[in-house]
Amino acid sequence: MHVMLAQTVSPTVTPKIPTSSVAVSAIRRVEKGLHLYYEGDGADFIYEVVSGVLRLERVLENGRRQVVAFGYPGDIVGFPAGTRYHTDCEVVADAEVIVHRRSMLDDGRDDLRTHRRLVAAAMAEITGMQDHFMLLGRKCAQEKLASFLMTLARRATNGSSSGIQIHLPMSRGDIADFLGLTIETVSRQMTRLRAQNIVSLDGPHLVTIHDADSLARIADAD
Amino acid sequence: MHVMLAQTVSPTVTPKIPTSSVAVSAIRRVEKGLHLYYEGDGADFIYEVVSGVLRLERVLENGRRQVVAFGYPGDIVGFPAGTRYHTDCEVVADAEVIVHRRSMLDDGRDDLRTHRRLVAAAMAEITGMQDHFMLLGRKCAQEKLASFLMTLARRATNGSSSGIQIHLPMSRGDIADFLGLTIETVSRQMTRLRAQNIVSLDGPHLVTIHDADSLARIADAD
DNA sequence: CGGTATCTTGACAACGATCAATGGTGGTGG
DNA sequence: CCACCACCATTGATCGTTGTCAAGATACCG
Repeated sequence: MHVMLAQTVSPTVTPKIPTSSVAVSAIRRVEKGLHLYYEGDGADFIYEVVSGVLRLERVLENGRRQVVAFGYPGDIVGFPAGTRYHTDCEVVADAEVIVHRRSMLDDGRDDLRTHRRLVAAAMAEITGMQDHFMLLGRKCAQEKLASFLMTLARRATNGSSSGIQIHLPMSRGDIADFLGLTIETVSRQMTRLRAQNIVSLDGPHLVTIHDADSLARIADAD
Repeated sequence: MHVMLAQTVSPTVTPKIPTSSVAVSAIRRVEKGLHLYYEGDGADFIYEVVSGVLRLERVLENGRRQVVAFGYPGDIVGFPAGTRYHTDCEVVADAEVIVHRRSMLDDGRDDLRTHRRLVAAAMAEITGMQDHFMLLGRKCAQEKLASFLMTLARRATNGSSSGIQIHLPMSRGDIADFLGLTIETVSRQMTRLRAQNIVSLDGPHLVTIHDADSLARIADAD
């Protein structure tokens, strides 16, 4: 079924690298285009993003695709459905990930701190997904794109500020399939934000936010 | 902010009731219209649905609402965002819930079995939400309603079968806000399914599925 | 039995999808 | 180093599904 399965990483090849406070299972560099896992694979590992960007997606037989999430530094991906993964996971921008064993989720016997961090990450994941429901079900195209950009902007800078640049390593198609839109609509809405002088583009993958207040106002749809 | 906060249940009033294998914190009967909690409340408890139906929702200031999930028997609701709830939770059909302390999520010290069940439920929740993303972002109105009915039908009967009746305790508005549609569109699609002799209605809240195969085919959109 | 909520149905408008063409960018080989 | 090519993004024109507004029918509750 998954033709490229052979390319899936074997996380154990990298030796264990202990860090400051937590006993880390392993760290692994993965490059753009590689799949960390496919839907249906045995979910032996949970990945903590250190750098780079991942893309989690589900694909229907008829080709329709939904990007479930982008994995940015600090995010944890690979939460299992039973013993299997329930999405595909592809590297969108060269990344480093910490590889945890799935059994870390069962209990804190080996490493209570990590166990709790994973459980907390799962709670945060649920919270974030609930917000994304609102976006998918109840926001119009312009609000969707504005929300997306604001979310990325807030992750990049702790204090919200205009004038910041954000890099979009993913394609327009990825963004469209994340927001429940088409490529064309994403492109048009981006053009519209540009026409309003809220953002400017330096190539399709580099966005400068000039008016974060307006962007936030559009995103939250007052 | 939450005017009706006084109506929120205090789960501790019911004495502890131990069951077969698990040390249960408490069981509580709650009736239709009651709110188990509101967004922003301190998330001291996690609820396991035994009977009845709950509704989890988020509301935007401008009144737009997204129903995040319906809680059916076996479901676990109230996963916290930090120390607070991130949705409102209202009882849609008189229910019994088992009340677990939130600290059950932290580790398995007191009750490993329950801790693991809660973590497993969180994983199942994430999986289910990923499926719902596909519905919200990539399915048309007819597919959305068919998916919704099929999901309920599958929960009601283990073996998929035509001819089963399903009770919809929630309003059309609840369904609409769950599927990212309007009341009118839900109603029209229901009428369409009726016209195709796939379902029949006996009042707005009682649906009989006559042709589960067709319904499933529409839902999965081949 | 009556009143009110909710649900259904209808007419119309609008937003986003689709189809199609153009423009831009990055990579490769001459 | 430049030219070509393939892929991706943008723009334009049109269509269709769903939302909106409005009226009528049905169900629910006192």
